[in-house]
Amino acid sequence: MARAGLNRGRVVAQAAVLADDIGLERITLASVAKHLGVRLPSLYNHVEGLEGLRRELSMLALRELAGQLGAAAVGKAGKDALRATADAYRAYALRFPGRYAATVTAPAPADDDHNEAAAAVLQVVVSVLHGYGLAGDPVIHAVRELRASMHGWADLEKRGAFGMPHDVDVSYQRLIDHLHVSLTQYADEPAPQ
Amino acid sequence: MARAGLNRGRVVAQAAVLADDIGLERITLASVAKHLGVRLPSLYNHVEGLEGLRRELSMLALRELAGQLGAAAVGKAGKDALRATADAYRAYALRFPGRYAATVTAPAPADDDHNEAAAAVLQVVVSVLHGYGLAGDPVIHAVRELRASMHGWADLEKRGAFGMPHDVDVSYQRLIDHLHVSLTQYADEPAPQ
DNA sequence: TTGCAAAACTAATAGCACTAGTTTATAAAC
DNA sequence: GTTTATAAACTAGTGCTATTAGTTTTGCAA
Repeated sequence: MARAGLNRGRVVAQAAVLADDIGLERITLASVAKHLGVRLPSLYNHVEGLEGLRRELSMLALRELAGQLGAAAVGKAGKDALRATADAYRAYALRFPGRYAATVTAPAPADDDHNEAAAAVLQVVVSVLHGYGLAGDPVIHAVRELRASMHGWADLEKRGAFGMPHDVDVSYQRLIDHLHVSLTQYADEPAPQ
Repeated sequence: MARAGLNRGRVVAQAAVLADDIGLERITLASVAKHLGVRLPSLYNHVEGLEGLRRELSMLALRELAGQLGAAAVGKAGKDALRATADAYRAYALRFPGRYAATVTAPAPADDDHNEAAAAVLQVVVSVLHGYGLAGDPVIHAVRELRASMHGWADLEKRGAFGMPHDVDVSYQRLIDHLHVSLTQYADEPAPQ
């Protein structure tokens, strides 16, 4: 048989397309192989089984997401930066639902590459918070609040959990406005007992 | 063979225990049957395959969650009600991670029973918002903001996405405090253009 | 006591992940 | 140009899963 010219990147890229199409949890090695015109066991030359493919896909998506967020935030500060990154985050989740789902799986503690990819996303958010004058402990709390709000929104909207679709943009804008208010208050307010 | 005395409730209850134990996406009809001391095909007398079991599990969890939230909110109003329901929501997700995951799958539009179970949860949240004097359109936006924040937090914490565990309670308290501020502002503020 | 419906079963099919072992193509070394 | 080593593909086979079809058994009601 002629070689298919496969490599890890092509396998993961095909898996990403498929994940966005049919859902992250439904990708199988069999379907990826079929789309690549190759037999299933051939994939084991490039990824470490289904679990390895999922890990690779998670890293791909985290890097893509970090790139999108960084590009959106560059040259902006304060509320502008917040809105730009939040919009980019939501847009990525909606346009690439399978990849986005892959970004949420927590890396294994000892998996340096995976953790590095996750940290790249975090770094953009931290930069936005620095624009609010936040540093030290409040950054930790603020990051968690931001992540929770943005992820919760993205996950629910992606799943079609918001009944009427027409006002969703307005709702999201309000959420971001409220996050902006919260962030401006973080520096001043004392920690709750 | 003596009859196992199975019924839909026992099958779904076993699936719930298993989902909390090994994760919602990892439950199989085979493992449920094994724990019930029965052969796999016997389950088809009580649930409509794996998909049917997942649906039943989602309804069970939604009803449980609605009960927990309702019990937490009863007799309270305003910030007290918000904090009580938010704490109950978080506690349910952490104590029953598999069931909680099942609550998030959106019901099929034509699935009346499933939609009714989901509406019961929504109803508690709406009641809390009434305590803030919210009605009409702002309720829609506020519900979405609340759900996104609470679900995002629960989902991330459940996945172990928050690095250092010791300050998580404080972070959550701040998130709720900020939601309280947002909700009190909802009635006054005009919709963003 | 008899008969029926529900609840369990066995058997069989098809799809999946994964492993072992084999062939083949490519590219480097001679 | 030939040889050789390596990597990339393959076939074959195992064990798990969901699902369906058809069969036996049980318990209750007539």
